[in-house]
Amino acid sequence: MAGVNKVILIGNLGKDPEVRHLDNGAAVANFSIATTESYKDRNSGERVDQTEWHNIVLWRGLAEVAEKYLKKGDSVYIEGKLRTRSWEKDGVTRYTTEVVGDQMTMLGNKKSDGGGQSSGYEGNQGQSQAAAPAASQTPDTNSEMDDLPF
Amino acid sequence: MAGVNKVILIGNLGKDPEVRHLDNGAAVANFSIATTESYKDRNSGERVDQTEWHNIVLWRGLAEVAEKYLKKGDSVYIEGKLRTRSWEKDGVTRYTTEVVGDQMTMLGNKKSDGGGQSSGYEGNQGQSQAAAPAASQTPDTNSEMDDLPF
Amino acid sequence: MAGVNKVILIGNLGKDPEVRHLDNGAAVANFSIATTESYKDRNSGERVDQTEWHNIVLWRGLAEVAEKYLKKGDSVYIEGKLRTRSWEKDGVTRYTTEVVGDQMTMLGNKKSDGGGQSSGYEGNQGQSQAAAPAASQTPDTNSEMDDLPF
Amino acid sequence: MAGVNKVILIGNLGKDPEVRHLDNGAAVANFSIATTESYKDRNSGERVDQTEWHNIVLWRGLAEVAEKYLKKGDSVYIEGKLRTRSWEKDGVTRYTTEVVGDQMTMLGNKKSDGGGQSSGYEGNQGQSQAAAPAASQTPDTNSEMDDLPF
DNA sequence: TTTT
DNA sequence: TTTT
Repeated sequence: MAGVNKVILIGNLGKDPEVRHLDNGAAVANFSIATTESYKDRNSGERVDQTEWHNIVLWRGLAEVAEKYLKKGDSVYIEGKLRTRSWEKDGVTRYTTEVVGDQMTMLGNKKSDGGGQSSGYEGNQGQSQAAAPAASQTPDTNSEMDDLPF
Repeated sequence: MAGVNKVILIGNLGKDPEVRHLDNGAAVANFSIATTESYKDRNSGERVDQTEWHNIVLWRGLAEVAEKYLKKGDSVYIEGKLRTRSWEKDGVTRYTTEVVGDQMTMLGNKKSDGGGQSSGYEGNQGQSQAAAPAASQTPDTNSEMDDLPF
Repeated sequence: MAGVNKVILIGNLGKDPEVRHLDNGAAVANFSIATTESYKDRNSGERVDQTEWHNIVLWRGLAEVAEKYLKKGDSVYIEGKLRTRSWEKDGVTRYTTEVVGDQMTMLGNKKSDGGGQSSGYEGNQGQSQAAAPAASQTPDTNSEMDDLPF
Repeated sequence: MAGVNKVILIGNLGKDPEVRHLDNGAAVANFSIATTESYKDRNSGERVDQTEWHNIVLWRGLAEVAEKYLKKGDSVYIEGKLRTRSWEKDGVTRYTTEVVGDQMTMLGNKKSDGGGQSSGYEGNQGQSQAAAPAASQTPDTNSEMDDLPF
């Protein structure tokens, strides 16, 4: 069935990434980023900031890059897809929607002396290999993912 | 401040849209669309379809277009932003992530004799007005949204 | 370093794709698609259609899919990147900007009895393999591209 | 008919923007941004950077923001659409493809003390008004565009 | 929980 | 013409 499921975000990390390493060696990073939208309230005329939080999941190479280079407050570009998971708690089914990233570009942080893209990293774009081997999520580096649930 | 929150989906409606009309006249449409991703399982080598469901919210003109023209099974392009709402039920806080659409293009349905883009509709693109007045979500048609929560 | 170069198009083919097969076996497809934007002229109040043509280039598996399944008039979703080539003609340097596609989803044609996504094909999305082997542009199927200029 | 024409770029300005002010008061900014893709050459195994240049056009409020805040070397997020113009020179028809931006987010520059999003600006997102009046390109602020060719 |  |  023809389908497109794409998310593009630029936001700031609320905390440092949490990275787990699975038994098979695969790394998984979880963190949240905030995107803020500014608009003028139609009644008061005052400026309002509305912040949205997004749960990001990165696998393997991208998770390792996040572990090494991303920290609280950093600005990052994430491209990926939406995935909603369900889980039970106290007999109640709950749902969590996450963005599973397949591209990432670091956009710098406010404390660095150089700022901007000085700490830039970019995941695989299109059909090319990223320079950092660990950063690729293309199939040929994913032999370890066989027993992952997706 | 710097933030981007963008979602791009092409999928099929699971049911007809549910459209409510608020007291102030604004229409709100809710429906889900499925995006299906096909991949070959790395162990079995078999083809697997993974379907993801997305909750779509449309306001005003786009909601009215959805009410008139979209129905179960139709294929549609939706562009919008992620928004996570929280709500209480049985003393438990739950979260729902939705895609608030600001662009829509109908891509046809499999039963029409014409199919494809014959029933095409397109929301406002860039700075232009859509031909159908009801389909615009640009600010100048939104004076009725003053008391909406966003 | 930090860079993003992404194009997302939904449009109709102006002609059947032209597909060449290089000596090394790689296929290359070229075709144009039209995207039409409707807006109301601010002076006359009349509806105006503005059509934009985009030069699409597909390589290898996607080119073969295009050769087999795409034809004049078909609607297609293309995701890719911008690339501007320069070439000489009569001593004048000319430039052509193309969209090099890495994802494609067929959206049907208006003449098919089924229309819509019945003829759907989807390139590789994220880290998964497309079902049709020929349709993948992931690195592990690209050993033949070694002597291509990108 | 149904069409989508969307470009998303993150890159660095090659020079300061050139901004013209039309007789009717509308501002137009032109500048180029570079996006660089890194990949490992399949033969030599060496890392290669491929840079692509994109011609950006901004109108009205976004042009004024560019004039005030963007300069050579800055990193910027641009969202817009592709437009190809033709023009005559020495009896030869030439074509130029540009990205007409409708969203912009400044991502900082390497020399700022704060870097990152300190100089952040964001155009209108979705249906909200940007806080800076000059930054909006929504129709209700575009009465001056009546005699522009698009 | 971030950022401006 | 930028950036890392």
